[in-house]
Amino acid sequence: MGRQPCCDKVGLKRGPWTIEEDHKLMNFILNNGIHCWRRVPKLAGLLRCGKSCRLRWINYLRPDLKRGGFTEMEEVQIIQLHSRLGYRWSKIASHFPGRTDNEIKNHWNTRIKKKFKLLGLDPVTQKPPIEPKESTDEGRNNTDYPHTCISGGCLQNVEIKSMESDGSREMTKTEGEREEKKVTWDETTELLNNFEMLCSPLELGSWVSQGTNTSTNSLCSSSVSLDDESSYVLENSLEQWVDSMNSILSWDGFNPFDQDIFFSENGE
DNA sequence: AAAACTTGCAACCGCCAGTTT
DNA sequence: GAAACTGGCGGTTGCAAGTTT
Repeated sequence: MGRQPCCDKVGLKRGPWTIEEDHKLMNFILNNGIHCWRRVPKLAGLLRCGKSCRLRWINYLRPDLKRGGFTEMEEVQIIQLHSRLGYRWSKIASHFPGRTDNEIKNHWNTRIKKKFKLLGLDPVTQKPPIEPKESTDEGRNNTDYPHTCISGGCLQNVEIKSMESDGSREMTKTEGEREEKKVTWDETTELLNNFEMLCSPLELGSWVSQGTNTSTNSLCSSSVSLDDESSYVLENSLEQWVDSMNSILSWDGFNPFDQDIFFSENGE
């Protein structure tokens, strides 16, 4: 009945991947492609579970990964998409060729969220956190953040439960409910305008430093379409990958990828 | 120079929807 | 139709590297 389990976790290796493991996994996938993750570790000679192999491939080894930090434009797009899609990182990542959902999620949690916090904004609602009436100390209400009183009611109709509520799973469920309440394009653009206005005077590094002509105009032009750079990355991803991997994975005894092998056998 | 603290990211965990038997 | 499995997703964690004290 049913199928065999993905893996019994007995005797499987965990933790950071070694160069040798990367080597094995890449060689296997390059030569055989991906048909069934459950069988990959066994066939590739790895003491990992299929899930782990899949994750390693998707987040680190796959050819079309775009390495390096996020550009300002990408960051603005992430915020914009997050306001529309919520915490559906894979959906957000699908708008960024070469970026993984994990990468975007990490970037959100470590950078963007922090920036919102610095501005005294709730990362989820992008509005000042609503505090109980009793807590008059600091006087944190909307009037203290004139720029964030988004006129026209941006996010006004969006009932979003506070991120601070403990129980991440509960939060996940509210995401599903939230997704029906979409923020309109104009609202999002307005939100970004306000956000930039807040960022500029605070001199938060180079973030959103391109001025108002950056986000508003370019973002309105199309719905998060690929910019020239992204298209270029997509087209040349394989070549770039080969180059980048050559430099990254330069361990002894490992022959850098033969491009012919990859392009011919992987069918990409 | 060393300890304490912070940050960033890779990897794991558990859940879920869809698929297979 | 039910049970079991797979692949994928999002949240969380552990740890190395960097920074501050």
